Amino acid sequence: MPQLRLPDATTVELPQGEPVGSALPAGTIAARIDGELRDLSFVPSADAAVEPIDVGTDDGLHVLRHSTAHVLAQAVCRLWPGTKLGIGPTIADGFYYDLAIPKHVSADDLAKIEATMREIVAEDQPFVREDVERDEALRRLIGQPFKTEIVEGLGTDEAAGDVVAGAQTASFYRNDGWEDLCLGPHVPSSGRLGAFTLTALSGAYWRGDEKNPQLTRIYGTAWATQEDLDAYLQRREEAERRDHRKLGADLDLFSFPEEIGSGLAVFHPRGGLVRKIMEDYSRRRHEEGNYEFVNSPHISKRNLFETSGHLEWYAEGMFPPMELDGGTEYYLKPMNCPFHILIYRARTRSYRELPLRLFEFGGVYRYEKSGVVHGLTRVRGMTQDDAHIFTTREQMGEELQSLLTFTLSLLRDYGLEDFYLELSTKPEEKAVGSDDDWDEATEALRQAANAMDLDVVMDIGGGAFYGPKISVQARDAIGRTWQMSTIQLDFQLPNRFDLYYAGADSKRHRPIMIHRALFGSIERFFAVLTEHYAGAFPLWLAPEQLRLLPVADRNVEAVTELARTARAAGLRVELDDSKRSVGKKIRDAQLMKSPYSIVIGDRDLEAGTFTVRGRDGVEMPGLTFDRIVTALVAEADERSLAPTDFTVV
RNA sequence: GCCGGCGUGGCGCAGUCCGGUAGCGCAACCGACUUGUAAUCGGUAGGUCGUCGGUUCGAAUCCGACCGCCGGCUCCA
Repeated sequence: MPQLRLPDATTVELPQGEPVGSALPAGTIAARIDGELRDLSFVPSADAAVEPIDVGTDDGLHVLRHSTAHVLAQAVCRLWPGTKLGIGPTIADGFYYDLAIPKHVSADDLAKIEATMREIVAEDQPFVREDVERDEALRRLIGQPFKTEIVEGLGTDEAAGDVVAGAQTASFYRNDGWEDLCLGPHVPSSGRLGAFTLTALSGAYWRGDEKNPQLTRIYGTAWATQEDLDAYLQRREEAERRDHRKLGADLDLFSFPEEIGSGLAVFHPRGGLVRKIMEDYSRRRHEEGNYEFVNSPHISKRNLFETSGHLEWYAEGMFPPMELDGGTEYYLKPMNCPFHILIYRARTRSYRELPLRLFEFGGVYRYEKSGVVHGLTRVRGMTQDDAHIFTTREQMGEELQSLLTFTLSLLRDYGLEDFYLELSTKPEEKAVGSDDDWDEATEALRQAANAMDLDVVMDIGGGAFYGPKISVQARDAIGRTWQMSTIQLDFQLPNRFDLYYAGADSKRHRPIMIHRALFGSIERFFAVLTEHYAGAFPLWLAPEQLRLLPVADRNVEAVTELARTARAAGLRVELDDSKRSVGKKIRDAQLMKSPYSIVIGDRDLEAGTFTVRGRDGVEMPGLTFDRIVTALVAEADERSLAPTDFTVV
């Protein structure tokens, strides 16, 4: 069993395996001390319980990636002396380092940088840690403006990057004459990095502020073993294969004609059909949930958005106004809430009507900055499945809980199964309303969230200006998380619009408003489902459910009759009567991800039984057409996620 | 908006570095074949090379601006 000598000469036995710090050539090792991740060179006494970090754990990977980031920065400095260092933290699957490089670095340079990194790995340079006082740190950092700024923030709340708030000393890591301000910990030497590769290059503002200079950010990924790295790269390929923008074109679902403008989509017949099915089912569920259906226009006079506060807070996110002859300004609506509020206010409301739930597939327009539009997930024109619920304070808690239950039930019907909740609290600067209101609203949301038996994570300061919110996060088929529904509690807009209802005491009371969108936007939800299913929509959502492929021209008439039968049963059927080979027709059906296809020739028509081919390529012979139709109708009606198994039907 | 990359028929690409007036595959259309579970063969048509301007005898190619797309940053009511 390997042993480790601590600075005070105590000997610690190490566990089996190959932890990051299983050897200690130069006094630094990543270790967990009494549960906290630290450097062994700082162990104050032998009393502390020491547990070396294993690269198989999150902490171990963190250490590994951070050390790889250091080697990256060292390599860039070696290639281009005069490089100024920013920060180099770890991220979900790897790391990055922000650098001001005295050369225009392009993607071609990544290979060169990586080669230099491998040189440094081969040199197996020990990482040596040193703690110094603030003045000494500043002296060492002459010529490094960004690191200097970090040290100047020592001991203040402004601490950033590699420095902990409140610290009075700075730590450096040195190897082979190159050193960097860094909190650590690190692997013992540069030869102990795992499998890594550089992945991307981009610009990033110093400290994330667009007023600051922009640095070059180099991204990489690092893993304990080559197998892990390969698996990660494969996951990335899989995500690329599922990209809804590619599938949208390949499957003829939607497009973004340049003539219309950035972030403005058109849905083609097949995409439009999927969308219609999504909407129809949502409508049905909302009807059952006692929502009232309303409609509102896409534009409004300026005054409405002044009252609502949107112009005050989000003018830069709205399309510029259209000015009419009389000087009146009209805006495209960025939200539906003010319209629903006016519907509420159209007459005096009684407590007997509450909760009043107003629902609309509302088209909204937001002027997203040019660099942020992205496929269907971030657009400038979208349709929200938006509802505003007006309740009394007393009803609020119960309504929130049943709303969350409704939300999760609906999302599950679309095939999403793995959720957690995020609770967003009052934003520090952009907020209206009293602290008491915020506290009460946040508490009501917290209670509803906690009743759901799901993980709840806090998002401090992430709420809207008028109230806190819960968002439902869903994990898709390959484990990525997407923000789906948002539920926002609002005490402010009822005040701004002077809403009230007549209570049982025949006095006026102020209602509470709940804003909620379950899909978020239909466009975005469409994108998420497309990626979740990799374009292979379950039968109930598929634009085409069954494709019939006649073998020869003389079969077309009989197959047309079969198609009529299947359509009469409610199935969406395509008939490929093109004059192409059977192999080609099958290939086409497969590429369009048609759930089921049937090749139909003389043999089948004479026998009266058919072979169904699933989009997974599995064939199921000897079935009557009636049986196939009945099974598919059942699969679609159940919104089944699993394809029909004809052997057990 | 910022940094970097990119824009050639519906789609995927070559040609751009070293200016000399566009080429391939798939798709489409026409014809032959009448086909049995992932691509039959032959032919035809389709592009003012994102847009505008500049340099030049001559621009897809060089320069500038704008539009759009991609990867990030910032933002996301």
